[in-house]
Amino acid sequence: MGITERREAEKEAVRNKILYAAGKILARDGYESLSIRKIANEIEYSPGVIYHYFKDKAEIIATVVEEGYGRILQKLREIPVDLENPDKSIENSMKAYIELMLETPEQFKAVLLNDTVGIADKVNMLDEGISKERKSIQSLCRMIQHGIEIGKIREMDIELTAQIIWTSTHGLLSRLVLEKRIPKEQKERLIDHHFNILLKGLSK
Amino acid sequence: MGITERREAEKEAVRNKILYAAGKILARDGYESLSIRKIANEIEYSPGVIYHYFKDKAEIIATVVEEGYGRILQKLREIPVDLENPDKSIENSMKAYIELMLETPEQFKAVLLNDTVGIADKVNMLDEGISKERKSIQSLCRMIQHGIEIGKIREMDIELTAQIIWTSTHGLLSRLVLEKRIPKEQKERLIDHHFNILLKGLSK
DNA sequence: ATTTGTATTGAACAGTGTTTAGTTAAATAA
DNA sequence: TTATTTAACTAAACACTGTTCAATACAAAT
Repeated sequence: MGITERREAEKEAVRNKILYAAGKILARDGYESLSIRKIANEIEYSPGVIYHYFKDKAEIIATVVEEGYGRILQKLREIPVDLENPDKSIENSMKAYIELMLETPEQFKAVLLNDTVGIADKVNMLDEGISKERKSIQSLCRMIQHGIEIGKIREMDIELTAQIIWTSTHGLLSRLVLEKRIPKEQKERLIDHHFNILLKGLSK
Repeated sequence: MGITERREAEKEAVRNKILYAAGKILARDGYESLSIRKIANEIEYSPGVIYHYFKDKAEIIATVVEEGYGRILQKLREIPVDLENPDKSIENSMKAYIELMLETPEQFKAVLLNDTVGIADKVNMLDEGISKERKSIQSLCRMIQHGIEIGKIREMDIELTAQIIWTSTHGLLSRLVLEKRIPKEQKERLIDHHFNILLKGLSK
């Protein structure tokens, strides 16, 4: 069974080459100028071959973004949770999320632009029964829960609250990513004020 | 001078036909499938003629969205302001904004998707010295200011606060527009909880 | 050595935004 | 009135795009 194994590894290798090239182009040239022919050129294959590995362009983007986004959410989960100050933990997590997303803005744009069909379907849907984003939301939920228990956060629907933290922070992030030429100082002021209002909104 | 006047009116008419067709296609077929040739076909002209009236496709989209967005912001400004309850006024305004945007989701997508270069440049930049969005932000600013004066809103940077209200609500809106198949009931719960947290965050 | 199966190619199809040479018609000047 | 200028418009072309598909090359199995 060594032969089919190797062949499968070769196939996997080409698949990864495609994904790597796509990610490279995405970061280098931007979302708008990512094309099948550019990927084919980059990996030195003919354009047609890509369709033996992926259904269509959307699937490639979805996979690339899923992986990159997955890594971000993974890092997010590695941030230590301060049980004494769940409010500060929420702020730290979401600030880290913002910073990680700002490191790969083209990826964030791809998340935003892709109709949420290809991507959010992949990101939100089950991965080992539960998606990575859901895991992050759940992590947020635990912080909120704990905050309520120790009386630092007022009683409210936990899941709903986590979603509002998520969406409102995404709104801020959109502005930071899409709107060019905001001075760095102003960006920081926006981020700080966002959490100022948000945490006050959660507090008792 | 009746001749040049008429010719200018004719030119304006064709220009408006292009914009009308673009808006129609945008609403009917969606942002992704809006093309120059489709516009040309709709108005029964050759594709090339469009470039006598607009620099490029982005300018058409920017103009269409600018007008539609302008109408929304206009309606927003017509909403009466309750001086007794500036917090309720903020909520009402932003809720109306959400509802108006959900009426023309493809337009909102175009705002989101267009890199903010073509559009936010147009929307944010001066229109009679000050942009429509800035006017809406200013209207928000006045509510916040009044809220602070009568002691219903805690003291904080007014402009910054208005921007956070705007961005966080935009984040919620993105989710409502892009994410399909959210039950109407869940949408309302999200909206209510968003303003629940936001207004608490503003309060003293 | 021949068959089988699959990875790969390159051309083709239908579409995109944009440019441009050439036509047409109308407004102005002689 | 005739000639000239100006502007609108067309059709074709260019350089792309995603996607499909018949033909091919090539490694593995018989």
